[in-house]
Amino acid sequence: MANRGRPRSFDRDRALQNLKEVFWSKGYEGAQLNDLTAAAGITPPSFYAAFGSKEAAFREAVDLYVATEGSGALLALEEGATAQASIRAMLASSIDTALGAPQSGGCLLILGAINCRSETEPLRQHLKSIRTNTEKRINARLERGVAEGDLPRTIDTRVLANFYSAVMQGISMQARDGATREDLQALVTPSMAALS
Amino acid sequence: MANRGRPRSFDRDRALQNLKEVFWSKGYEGAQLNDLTAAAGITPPSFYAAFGSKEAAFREAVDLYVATEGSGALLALEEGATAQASIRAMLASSIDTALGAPQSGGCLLILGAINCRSETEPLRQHLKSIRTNTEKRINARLERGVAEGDLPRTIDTRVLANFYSAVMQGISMQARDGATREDLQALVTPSMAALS
DNA sequence: GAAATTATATAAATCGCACTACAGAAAAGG
DNA sequence: CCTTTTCTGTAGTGCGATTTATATAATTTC
Repeated sequence: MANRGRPRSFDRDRALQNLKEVFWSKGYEGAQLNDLTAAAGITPPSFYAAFGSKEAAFREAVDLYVATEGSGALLALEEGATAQASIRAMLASSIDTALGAPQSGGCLLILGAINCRSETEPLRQHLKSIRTNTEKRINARLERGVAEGDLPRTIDTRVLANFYSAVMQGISMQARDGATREDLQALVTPSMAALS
Repeated sequence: MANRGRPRSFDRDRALQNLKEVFWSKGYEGAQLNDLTAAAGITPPSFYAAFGSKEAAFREAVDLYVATEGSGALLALEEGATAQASIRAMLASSIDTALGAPQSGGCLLILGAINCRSETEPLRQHLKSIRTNTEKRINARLERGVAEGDLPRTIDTRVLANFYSAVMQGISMQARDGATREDLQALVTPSMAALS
């Protein structure tokens, strides 16, 4: 019952990678089916047979992004010896990701759906929940830093997690506006002042 | 030769204000003509007779925004006694504006056109040039602060102007995600750490 | 008052875009 | 081989959104 019927003539995984790149550089609504099918090298019927709909394809692309590019910043968070080092590494990773975008820079999870039509609102909420989760991870790392003595007990970890979340959003916006690596890296030092 | 023909049955200035609010809360592409004509209380032909096209209406709405809501942050920049006070006032004003958005929060100049179709790219560039100008104003204020002894000569005003620009973009993104006034105001203190 | 000019309303044209019949092709199962 | 199943390519369909004919109404100018 497994391999019945005509086999698919393209590599679905590679096609999904290409879809992810298009969504990443243009956002959900900015990516039109022409762009998607052209990037994947397939025709519309093949697209729909393989991915169901534009929205379903976007969700899959987001999952893939979270598992690849998106994981860098979170991994960096866990690796630093101190909370400060972890946050710094997270920002560095975030900059790498933002500059690694195919054409226009920035993070798919931040820029993928911002000013969308009402019918796209569920996708926006989905991305928002992922961002909220990231913020919780930052908060947890800061709390650990307090527990381990890296940071004073007087700080408000919630606020600072929110702050670094905002900084990463700012980084994405600037990357989308064409900022260079030097431009973005220069933002790290002033951002870290909040933890000193 | 002035007032020939049937007079307009609505107040163009007030209609433009309403258009501005729709563009502000939904962005250029998120705002559809239905929303615009409904908000202005006019029919499509009247809209086109008065404003020319959706794009032209957006540009006028942006001009109006720059002259009203958008001017607050820049005015605040000039009023502080020290550079630090000016930046703090700018952020406070920016938060006020972001929360003053009709429905979903944030700044029209930051959120109005981000992930747009290629045909909307000129509008995105237009907003970007306004943002660049804001950044120059911030830089000028910081340079003045250095000249007046508020800030040490060792700082890089360009980088810090870029940083506060990114912070304001982050504030807009968080406002769009539903942040409260307390949430946004809490971001000011960590942001100001870069100038201490 | 008649002519010229400009706005309004209804209604539709135009057009881009997500999505899909339909017929043909390539495999597995019998 | 014949049937069944699933994919592919061409060529559209349908829908929504921006934009415009066309006729009519309200003013100014002569």
